[in-house]
Amino acid sequence: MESTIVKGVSVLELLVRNRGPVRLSAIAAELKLPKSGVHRLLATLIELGFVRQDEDSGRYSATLKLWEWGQNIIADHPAKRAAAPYMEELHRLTQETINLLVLDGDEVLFLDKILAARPLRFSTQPGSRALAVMTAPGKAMLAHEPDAEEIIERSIATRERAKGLDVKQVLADLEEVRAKGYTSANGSWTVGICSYGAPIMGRNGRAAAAISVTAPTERVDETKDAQIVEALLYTCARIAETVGQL
Amino acid sequence: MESTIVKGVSVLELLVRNRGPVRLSAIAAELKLPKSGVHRLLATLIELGFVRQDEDSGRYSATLKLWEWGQNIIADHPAKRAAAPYMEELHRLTQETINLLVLDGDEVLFLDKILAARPLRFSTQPGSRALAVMTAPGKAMLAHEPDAEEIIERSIATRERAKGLDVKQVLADLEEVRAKGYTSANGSWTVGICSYGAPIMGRNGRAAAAISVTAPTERVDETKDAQIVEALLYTCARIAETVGQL
DNA sequence: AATTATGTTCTATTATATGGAACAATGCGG
DNA sequence: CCGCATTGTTCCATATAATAGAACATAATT
Repeated sequence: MESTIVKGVSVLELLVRNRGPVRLSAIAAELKLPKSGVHRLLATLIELGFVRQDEDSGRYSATLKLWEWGQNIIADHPAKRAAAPYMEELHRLTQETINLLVLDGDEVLFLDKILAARPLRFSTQPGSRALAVMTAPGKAMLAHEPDAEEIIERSIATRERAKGLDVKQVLADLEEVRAKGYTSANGSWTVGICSYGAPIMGRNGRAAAAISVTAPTERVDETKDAQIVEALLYTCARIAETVGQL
Repeated sequence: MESTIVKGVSVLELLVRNRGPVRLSAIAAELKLPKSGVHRLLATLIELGFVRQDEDSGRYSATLKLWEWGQNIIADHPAKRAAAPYMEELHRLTQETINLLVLDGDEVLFLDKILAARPLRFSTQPGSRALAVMTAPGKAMLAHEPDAEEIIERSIATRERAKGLDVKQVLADLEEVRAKGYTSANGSWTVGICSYGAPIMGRNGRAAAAISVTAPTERVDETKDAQIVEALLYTCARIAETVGQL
């Protein structure tokens, strides 16, 4: 294991997590590394362009270079490329907030979103994560994972936010996904918010990604509910065709 | 200089630049490093979560972790945070494509965009770069840089794309920015595209960022031209107030 | 079946990262 | 105004950790 790289990455991670510039001593203290070592690591990170040192205060912060690299990675992402145009269409049909997510272990990662004209109060940012079992789109993807049950049990056992969940209920939701192609949650994730999730199926029989539609509960009556479900399922099917062709 | 970190980063960079998975031998060949070393580097990058190895083909590719970190960095960016709501307003007023950019050396970096309903054919992606002297918003920022002339001359001398430019003409554009607060270009960057750029001034008398409005030439008559200029200048002034308060 | 290219593991050698201490520069408090 | 403390930076001998070559194994190609 290359320990130098691990240390360099941990310094960078600290700078990324912290909002605003950080002092060298603070970094050394937090990482329990000698000041001289941290200084050397920062010097190479500066030379590589990932870190900048404020001239006046001497404090260090991350540059936008990492963000640039990240944009390259996401631009190539097959699910995102395939989904973008159809997400627009789904947004026009429903006039609500649309999210694109992928499954990563027991979490969902938000890749992209289109905000409703009147946006939700707490909108999740692209790049953020949530527990898969707590979200409709997360369950939509888990429904096609072989080791879903294991993931559910581990989440409930180890994650504070999932403490109150019932394994049987979650498994029933997965069954709903397999039967009807989607699942919905009303207020269980955030109060007053109703959310729908459906998987974008890949060639291997597992979900390549998922789409969610979220709307304020009071804006959703029976007609709108049926409308959203139809549009969502149609959209996911279309995207799945496109993904398959890549 | 920590050579191990440099090598690790260069491996990661190769994976980020390359679209799709890469073979270990290809990496070793391109970077002129021994296979065993590259293998070790990749092993630690995998352990850190930045790289994944395809089970079937054995090839390596970058994960989304770098993108997640980048999202954290950009989310904190003061200019982007301050500009976002006003960019929406500017988009509503003009109905055209809006871009947010910052200056980095002799280049502009695209931070954010709002696409027009009928988008331009070649729209620049957030995270991409262009030569500052070739763009209206780039010149808008250079107009308030102390070493602008030096940057202009170097760009024209060393960059292929800037070969045909005339130093005097560019300096005149900068003067226009300082006098009128904006500059515009009709077809010089991309044929058939008309673009306007204005700086968002920071407290130190230099530009913290710039906003551009781009539209198809045939959609812009004299009335629309005046409309865009007024809305753009108003927007940049409002954003500058907000940035100053951070 | 033979051949080429692949990814992976091992090991001795050396170069390279290490961390303490000494230094300088800035800020803080009496 | 002058210590006192904390900051960032430089230096250097030591030992650790990265190095590169070779040997190996596995898969693809002829």
